[in-house]
Amino acid sequence: MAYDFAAIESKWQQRWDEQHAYAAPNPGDDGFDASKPKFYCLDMFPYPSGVGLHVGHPLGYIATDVVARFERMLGRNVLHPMGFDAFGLPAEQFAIETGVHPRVTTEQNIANMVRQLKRLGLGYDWDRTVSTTDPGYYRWTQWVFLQLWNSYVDPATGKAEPIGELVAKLESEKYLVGPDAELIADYDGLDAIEGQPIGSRPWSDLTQEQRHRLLDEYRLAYLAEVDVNWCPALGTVLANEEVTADGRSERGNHPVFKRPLKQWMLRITAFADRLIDDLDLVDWPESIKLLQRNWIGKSIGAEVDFRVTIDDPDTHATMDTEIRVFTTRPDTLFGATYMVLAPEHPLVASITTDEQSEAVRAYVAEAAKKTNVDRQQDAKEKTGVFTGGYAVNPVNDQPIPVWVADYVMMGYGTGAIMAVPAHDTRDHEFARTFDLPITEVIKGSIDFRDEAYTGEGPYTQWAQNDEVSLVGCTMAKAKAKMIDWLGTKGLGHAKVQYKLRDWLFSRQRYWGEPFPVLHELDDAGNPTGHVIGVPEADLPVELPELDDFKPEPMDDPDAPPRPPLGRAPESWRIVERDGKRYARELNTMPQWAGSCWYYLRYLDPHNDEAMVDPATERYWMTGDDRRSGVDLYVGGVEHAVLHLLYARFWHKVLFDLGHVSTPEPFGKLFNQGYIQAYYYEDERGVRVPATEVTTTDGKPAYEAQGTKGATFTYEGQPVNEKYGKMGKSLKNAVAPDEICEQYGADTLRLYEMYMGPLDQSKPWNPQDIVGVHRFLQRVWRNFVDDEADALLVDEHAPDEDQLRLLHKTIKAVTDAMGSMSVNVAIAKLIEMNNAMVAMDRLPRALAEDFVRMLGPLAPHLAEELWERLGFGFSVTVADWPRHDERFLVEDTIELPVQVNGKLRGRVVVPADADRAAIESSARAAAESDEAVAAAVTGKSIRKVIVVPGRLVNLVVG
RNA sequence: GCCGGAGUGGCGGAAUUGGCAGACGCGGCGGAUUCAAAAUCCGCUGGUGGCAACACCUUGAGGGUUCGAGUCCCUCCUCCGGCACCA
Repeated sequence: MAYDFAAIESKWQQRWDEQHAYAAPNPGDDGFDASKPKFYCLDMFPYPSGVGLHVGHPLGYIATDVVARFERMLGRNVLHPMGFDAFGLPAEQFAIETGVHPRVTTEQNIANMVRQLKRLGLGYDWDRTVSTTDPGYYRWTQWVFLQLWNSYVDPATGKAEPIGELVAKLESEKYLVGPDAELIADYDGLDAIEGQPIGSRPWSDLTQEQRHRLLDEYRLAYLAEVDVNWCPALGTVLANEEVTADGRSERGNHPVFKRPLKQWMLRITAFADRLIDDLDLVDWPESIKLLQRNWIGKSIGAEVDFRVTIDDPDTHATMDTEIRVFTTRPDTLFGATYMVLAPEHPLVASITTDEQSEAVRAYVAEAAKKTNVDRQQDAKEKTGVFTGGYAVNPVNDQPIPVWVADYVMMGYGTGAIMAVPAHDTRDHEFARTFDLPITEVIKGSIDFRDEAYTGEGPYTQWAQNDEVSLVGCTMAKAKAKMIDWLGTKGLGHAKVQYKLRDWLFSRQRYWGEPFPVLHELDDAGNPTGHVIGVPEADLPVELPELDDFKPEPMDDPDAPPRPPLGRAPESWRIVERDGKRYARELNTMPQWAGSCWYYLRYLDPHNDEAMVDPATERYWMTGDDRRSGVDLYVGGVEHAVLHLLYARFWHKVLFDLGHVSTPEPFGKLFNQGYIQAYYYEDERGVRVPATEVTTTDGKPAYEAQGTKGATFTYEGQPVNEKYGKMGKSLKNAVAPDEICEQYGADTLRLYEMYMGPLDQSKPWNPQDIVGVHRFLQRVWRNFVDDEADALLVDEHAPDEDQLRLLHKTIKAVTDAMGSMSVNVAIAKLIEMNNAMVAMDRLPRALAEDFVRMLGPLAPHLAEELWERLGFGFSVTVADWPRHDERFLVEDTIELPVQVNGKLRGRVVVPADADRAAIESSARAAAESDEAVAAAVTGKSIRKVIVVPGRLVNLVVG
């Protein structure tokens, strides 16, 4: 019997299952050891898709499994759970394809994935698994939603508080209500009549209806009529994050249109600053932090009002109004020579003169027809039309023309800009296209007539008026000076602007969490516009059973959405409460809802009383000597601005409300790379199954993949080789089951870890798998005499060299594992094993520690050898070996001797030799060593560089 | 266009952060074993020149700093990812 991986692996997988080997007790549970520090190791949980896993999926899972096992052996309480993000489009799509209810297919898919994961020997605590579609789970998703709905962000503290606090502050008149529903706390400095700021009112003056609406203005979850991304083909709206740059749905690649719809929104923008600032608290890749910062897109600048004369649309009387713009460059205000309104800007119609009205109307209509896609594609050429109207530049009283152009977006800032062609590239392009004046207010290194100068520089004579001058200022100073001046004149003020929008939170889908809210109906059965939350005791609001759960795709982008829950029985849709009738919300939550907080439910998954027990949460999410939150979170970069931003937002709300104890959920984030693979396309560009492609001379494709000049065929036809992320769509997926069948799970694990650095993408190469498989076989043969079924391990003490080998390896492997350089750790173990081949019987000390180190990487083989070494269950709870420095020091070392930086020879010196000793032996070598002597002959040694322990360099000349 | 990241043998990748470039694995070549093959074991394997010892070259290209550069600095090229008229 050789190394029978199939028997060994199923034996140990069964044992781990039966013994709950990876169950992590909570504080207070049996077997909980409070003396150990915690380690919370988390994977981004998968969608249980119907096709199961390919070998790319478990890359991150294997990595966390290795780390989790390593940390456990180092003596930590390790929590390593796994669950399923089963709501949402993929699961529903799969269910639609197969015609089976998503609950059924989801359960099947989960079962299949659990089987696949267990087969890889992944040490998850399966007692803690969750599925977002389980009513026992989404009950708490709905509960978190109610927390959001019942909270607001207090403008004074920037923190979420229960909405009741706001009511209390309004009742006690700590806040008054301003004309735009703003909360006014500071009475001083405001013009006031009889002690009340003008236009503001106390809470007591508001009607019931007004109070209701005011609170809705502040809730973190609110209904609003907003321009949404409507995807008729999917029959649903999408979040900004779910729409690609070219204006199509990320899923399915269907066109997306902007249209106003009343939808649930989450007020993530209230957390924009904290979402930026708190990135400093976490250990994440800088690139991901940057992506989030860019996505939030904070710009500091000013809002400025430009006076303009318009025709009142009702009375046709001429009147003055203002166009408000946002700018990051108030210092260039003197150079504003025209203005631009977005085509959707409300003032466009009234500002347009009669002569221009035809042209403007045509332009606006044209712009409205364009989808995001068109607007993107047309971005290269500037278009626009003059309104005929003029505004007044407030700094120099110059009349400036007002244009309409689609390079200004209604969705950002105020939908209007002041154009400074001398110092803004887009404005410059536009000014050149339409021959508009360009005024240089900063002297740059380039001619302002050719190109906009956006850098720092001296302000020109134009940058001043009678009251304020920017001449001689730095840019920062100039900005501050202008904002100051605008403020005193009542023309503008400092303003912070974000790209981040509030999060569109409803979908016209069946397979999602129902909203725990009710819409009040009047006697005629029409909604009154009032919403109440479902009491916590009545949660969950379960999804009704529907025979037809399909969304309704629509050809007409203007047709109203028809959510599938509208087809639920009236008994579900209509609720009576306190003699009033209410309609349930028919939209469902988006896919991201369940994944925003799942890491908290793992901590206490069976708790019926609370989302998570507070003491349990505190233990796993805080550690006195460790970073707060999850200790290691591993997943793909694709979630950089979706899941990772949403989850941080929810976490902060829960933090403010006192439900969690850390400001950030994920202390350390690691992005694994993708497994890439070659794929093949025929002449029409159609992808063909990669496994069936051969080289032109009939060899398997992988033997020549990536080689220059190689040619490939599929069914006799030539195909082109390409390279991309492994997956179904490229027809280059490899199933882990196949590899487990052929080589075993340990081999697959080891191969994926050995491919290269975890954070890099790298190609799947079937040829390389045999390398690590041979290593495991060699380990087996080193340890076990198959003939005699006996262990080749003796009790004899290891000699000096063997100890040196052992401790050198322990140090190297421990260091490598600690820095997640698993590929290097494996290389060191291979080296040690190769050295052990020469020993005919292994000294026990080496054998034991080798098996310990193998444990996290190849747990099945390690368990088997551990048992044969006579230990009890299991190597997963064995101690990680520690190296002993004494065995690392050598008596003598060989130092390279360089001459002018080139290696010429070597000298052997005592390990503790000092500089002088090393120098003199190097000088001696310059006489005795042929190569060194040859290099220095005829020259004199000018200088000797000695780096003790590393090398010596003779500088000659 | 802007912002990130990366370029090391035929391939995947090492290199204690400025100190022996190419660890380890794959592939290739040669040998042992075998009737033969698989498996296994041993040896060689960056390039060029040379019978050879050896010499020279070599970390995308070019320049610089340094006794010494894959590593630091400047310029450029290529690939990958993100954002994209964000005022």
